[in-house]
Amino acid sequence: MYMQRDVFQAIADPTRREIIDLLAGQSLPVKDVASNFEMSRPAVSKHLKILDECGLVVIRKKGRKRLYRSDPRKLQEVAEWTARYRRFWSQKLDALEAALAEEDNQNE
Amino acid sequence: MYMQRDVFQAIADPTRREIIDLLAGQSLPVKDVASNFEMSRPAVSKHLKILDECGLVVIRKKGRKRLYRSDPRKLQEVAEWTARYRRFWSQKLDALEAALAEEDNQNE
DNA sequence: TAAATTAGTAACCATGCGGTTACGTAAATA
DNA sequence: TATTTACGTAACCGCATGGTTACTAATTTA
Repeated sequence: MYMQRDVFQAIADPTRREIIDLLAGQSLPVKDVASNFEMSRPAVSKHLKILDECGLVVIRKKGRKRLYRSDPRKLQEVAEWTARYRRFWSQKLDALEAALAEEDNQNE
Repeated sequence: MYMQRDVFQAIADPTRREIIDLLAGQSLPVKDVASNFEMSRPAVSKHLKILDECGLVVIRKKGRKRLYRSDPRKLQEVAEWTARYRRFWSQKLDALEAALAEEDNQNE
């Protein structure tokens, strides 16, 4: 894992999105996170490391345990990017098709 | 490119996000899309293919040109997922830190 | 009709990704 | 103190990813 990650890449993996969902509202040690998935604990550990590098989780040491919890604030970047296109699904009139029809009329 | 793609994966690549931005509000042939990036036309063609497979662009044939345009409606899925965490950045009181402090008080 | 333009795709390549097992270490427990 | 538990990480592996160049086909233009 050498690449510089951003939040968009972090949430591209469905397992990591599930982890974020799982750890929203509760702190869990790695072992308990891993028990929710059909993969080895080290695999989950790697996903948690990526989420940590992106600032999407917070960690608190508790004895030999590491308590992970979601910190979804960085998701704001994603939310803001998608929000720019909100009108495309929130408008009653289908904006895209209307625009395309307009282009066709202009024989673009 | 054999994998089944979802929207989250499609927007993980920064070039593809730029293409979506570029093609929002205007239709462009592949050549003109490619001229906006420092990579070959076939590379851009591949990105466009992925975006098409995810339904994030629409294509209209116009002679030997293919006019691409963004269809951002599928981004709603992403917007809805992030919206579940909106309170983490929209609240004045930092919800996460408050929750963590509460946990610590309980000596969890 | 011949040449140029536009675009898709095949073949290839280096690197990244997501998983595994094996191992080391720190902390808790018997 | 010896053992067990929790965790991180190194090493490895197969496949995906994202780029390239070379080629082909379709359409437009000279």
